[in-house]
Amino acid sequence: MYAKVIVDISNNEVDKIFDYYTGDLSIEPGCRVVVPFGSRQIEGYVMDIMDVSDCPPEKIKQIERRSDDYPVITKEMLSLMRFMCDQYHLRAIDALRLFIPSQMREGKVKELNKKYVTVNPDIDDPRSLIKPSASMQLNAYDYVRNRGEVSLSELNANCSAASVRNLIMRDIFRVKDIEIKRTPYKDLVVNDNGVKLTDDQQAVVDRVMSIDGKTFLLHGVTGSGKTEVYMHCIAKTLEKGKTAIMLVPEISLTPQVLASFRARFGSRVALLHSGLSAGERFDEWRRLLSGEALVAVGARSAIFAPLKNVGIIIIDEEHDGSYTSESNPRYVTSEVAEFRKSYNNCNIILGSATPSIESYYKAMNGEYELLELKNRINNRPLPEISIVNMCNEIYNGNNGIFSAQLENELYNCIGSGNQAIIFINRRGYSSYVMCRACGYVAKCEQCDVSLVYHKEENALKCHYCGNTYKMLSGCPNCGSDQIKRGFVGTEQVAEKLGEMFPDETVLRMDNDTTQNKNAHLSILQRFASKEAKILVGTQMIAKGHDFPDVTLVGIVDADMSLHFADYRSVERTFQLITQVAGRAGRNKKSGKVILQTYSPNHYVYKFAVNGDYKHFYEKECNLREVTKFPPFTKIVRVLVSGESEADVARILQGIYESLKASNINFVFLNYMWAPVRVIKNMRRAQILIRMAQSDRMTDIYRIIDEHASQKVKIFVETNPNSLS
DNA sequence: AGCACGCCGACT
DNA sequence: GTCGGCGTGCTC
Repeated sequence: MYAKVIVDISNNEVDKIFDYYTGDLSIEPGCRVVVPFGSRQIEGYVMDIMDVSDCPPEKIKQIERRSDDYPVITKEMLSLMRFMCDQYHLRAIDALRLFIPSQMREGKVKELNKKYVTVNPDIDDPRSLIKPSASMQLNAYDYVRNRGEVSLSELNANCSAASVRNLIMRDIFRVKDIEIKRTPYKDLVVNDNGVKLTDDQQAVVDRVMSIDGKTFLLHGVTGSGKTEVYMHCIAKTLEKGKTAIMLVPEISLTPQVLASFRARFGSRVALLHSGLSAGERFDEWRRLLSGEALVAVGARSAIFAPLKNVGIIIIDEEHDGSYTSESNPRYVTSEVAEFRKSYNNCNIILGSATPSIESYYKAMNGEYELLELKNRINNRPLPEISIVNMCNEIYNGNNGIFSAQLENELYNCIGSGNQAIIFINRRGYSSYVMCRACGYVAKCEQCDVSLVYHKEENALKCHYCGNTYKMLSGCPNCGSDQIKRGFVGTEQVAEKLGEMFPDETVLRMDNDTTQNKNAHLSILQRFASKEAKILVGTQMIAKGHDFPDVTLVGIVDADMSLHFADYRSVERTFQLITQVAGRAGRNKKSGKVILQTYSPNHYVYKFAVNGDYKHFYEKECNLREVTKFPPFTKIVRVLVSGESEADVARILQGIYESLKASNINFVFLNYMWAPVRVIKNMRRAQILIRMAQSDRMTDIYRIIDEHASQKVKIFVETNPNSLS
């Protein structure tokens, strides 16, 4: 027999099937194996077992051994791999690597038969056998008795290992190997924590559970209780004997969210997030694969949870950009979900207060079914949003960061003991530094972008490659000391607030203050505990957090995301405003939102102020149709990068000519240098394409393969999130 | 990706 | 003489 193997090397040259003899090993598709490859031994994955091979027999070698005693890739995942290779032009191994924990490939984690400790049930009163003075032993005894069954490693980590050993020796504790077993689907007690659904919520749950194989778009205003709907749908799915996948944006994957799922579903939920240690992550993955855990909760990559018999896939905040991976391997989470939906005949819920235009369009077309939650829980009103025209402020002589109105409201809010959130979607102190005399702008040496001034470090930073430079004392070009700083960032806003409220702690949350592992959580906790009354941050603060005492939200520069050269910038602005505004007045206290803008008449603000998603959608959708943008077309970007400008230009031009000569029906086709022409010393050029939504990518991928070269890297992206 | 093989410069 | 530079080509 021949095993068809994909080797664990990420390179185009070896992105193909290699045949090996199985020998007398029992090998099945999905197994991880070790094979001789050239002069070395490497790992590979078995795609198939066949009794024929087109390879000359003298070349074929034999599989060395299996790496694990169970297949690591399920049948479903093998066919998902093929789908992703076609859809995203991925190498097979790059898709496969998404499906298993990375630590496993490094050979760090293997353990799967754990030793478990229980109290010996044959002893009547085991506690009396332990001397009252042996406090460590009593401690260990209680630990086990309260939990019933504890893994030996957990027990040793929490109690004195010597005492545990002693108790095992005296047969007060029993140790057994528990092979990971399928959890029976029966006798599932669903703990609903006494939460009663509103009629609206119940109607949504009933509709979802009444049918299979459908994608629902759940449009629910902020605070309408979407999470409770998800929980009930998952519980009902488990009752049917099926499994569930729940995705949330990376940024809202906080310990509180994870804890609420644990509290509701106990050990049947596996949590997949970046904070887990290698061993923990492997264990969670393994519990899903073995069928012991039935619910996977995690960020984007949890869509690859190795569950069988999936009954529901929930994508919360479906409009969130983090569901499309930006770096390779690129994939679109909702498309992977659609694949798993077809495979399992299950349902998908896409939930959002501000659905993406693309998704809502599908709902309008009947591709998705629209479900709505129009009211907030307890009918709390949405916060009142006031627009402040910053042009008037300048006209009135106020050149500061805050308008008079926002400044007043800040003093009111803090003075009355409440809390405020200030949103500014730009980190650092100021966005660029420029010489007033000669117009010199400080730029990164490796990337074609302006540097951002960071006051705390008194340095200039490149936000693309992370390089740091000394702050200018004068202009390196003309020597003038008239250095001007550009747009305001979080650092500067926090500094200003510190001056306004010298007795208050001002917290800042952005990429720079959340580098440490627990920084994220600790900032939120300090704010929740009211240690600080003011929180300044980027979009990081916009999601999901519930702070009952926040009565004021200030949006310093709402236009920031509006004027990007990107067809989605208006949509993104609407989403950000709605989300940030939703942070105010979560409790009994009413909330106020001050939105500062230089374009107060832009339609996005009118709709955002009224919380009028539907009319915003209609307006935006019409615009997209007229201007031929998604969802009416598909945008494809081919990015070529390499060290040599000449090579990049030559290859890009070649691809362009081939595309032009092909019979693909382009709405638009052009080539140009990328807006950021150099990143990390790599020259970058791109081809932009707009074509019919329904056209396949096959021809484009084929043309690109024909122009492949060692000298450059070529990326293809559909509907990219950013065009830098 | 790695690793072998192979064909030219400057060192014990 | 031979150690080692990295260009080219192959891996079932």
